[in-house]
Amino acid sequence: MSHFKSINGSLLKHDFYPKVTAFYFKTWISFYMDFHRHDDIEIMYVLKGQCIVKVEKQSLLLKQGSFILLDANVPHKLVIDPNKPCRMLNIEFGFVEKNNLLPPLRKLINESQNLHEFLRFPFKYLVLKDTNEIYHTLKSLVLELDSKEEEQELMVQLHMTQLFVWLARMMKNALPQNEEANVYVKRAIDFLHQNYDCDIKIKDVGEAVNLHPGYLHRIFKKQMNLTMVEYLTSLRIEKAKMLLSETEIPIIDIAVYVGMNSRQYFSLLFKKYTETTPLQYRKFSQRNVHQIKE
DNA sequence: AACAGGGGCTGGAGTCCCGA
DNA sequence: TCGGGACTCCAGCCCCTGTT
Repeated sequence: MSHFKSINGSLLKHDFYPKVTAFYFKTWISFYMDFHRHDDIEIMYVLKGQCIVKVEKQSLLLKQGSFILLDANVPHKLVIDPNKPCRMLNIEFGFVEKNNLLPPLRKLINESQNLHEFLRFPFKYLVLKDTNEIYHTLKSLVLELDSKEEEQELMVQLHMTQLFVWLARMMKNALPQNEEANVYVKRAIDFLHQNYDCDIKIKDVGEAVNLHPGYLHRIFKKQMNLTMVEYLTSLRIEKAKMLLSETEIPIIDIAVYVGMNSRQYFSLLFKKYTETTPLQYRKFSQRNVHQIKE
């Protein structure tokens, strides 16, 4: 196995594939760690609590949902406040040169400008705040690494590829620390898109993004120029329009499909947003489809 | 249609933290 | 120490929704 001293070293010149060398969950309570370095690249992801990672002369505070990507051979140490335990997911990986199931990183960059820029970007460490994509990918990765399934190696390569794409996207969209509010708003939007069919309360969204609902409501409106309820309603109306034009589902059921339990209220809002009733919308859109087919 | 209760929205006050 | 930003909490008004 050949590890590289930096993530942006020779990856673009030869055929290399990521290989995970260590992965573990650990709750750090009270302990002492010296500065150290290793040949592997490391991701330290904070699941709960907080910690400080010292890199060179920098002290980097990592809170729940944030993580650090440390390049190989960068001296670092972990500092835990005795009163504030920290649960963390650690993954270490390097790169190997061998025939593999998937194209090498060098070829994948042809498909992604973000990935290309990420692998060329010179950094010793990156601190990023996750919007859940990284955690889901890391969790899938470690569960697969623990499995004994036949396709384990293929799945691990897929998850690692996915991880690199997410990291590349996040680095591109990396926000200054004082704009963390944007991350909360994005999480709230993700939550709305995943739960629009349920009876969502602002309180639920607040709990989902770990923020006081009143404050979340405020920053959401400030950034999006509309309230969470307005956003959710327009999302539901768009879904309803799609179901009306593309399916034969009864209108009363569509109201339930998009999370509105009241048919009357659904029709009222639909007319408010589209200036037509659900029935008229279905007739109009399906007539257009038939005309196109003829 | 009227009504009541629950939840959304908003302004303001207060706390905490950080940097100048 | 002070000011500003981030965040919480609360009160009051308004709208939505289910019931009668």
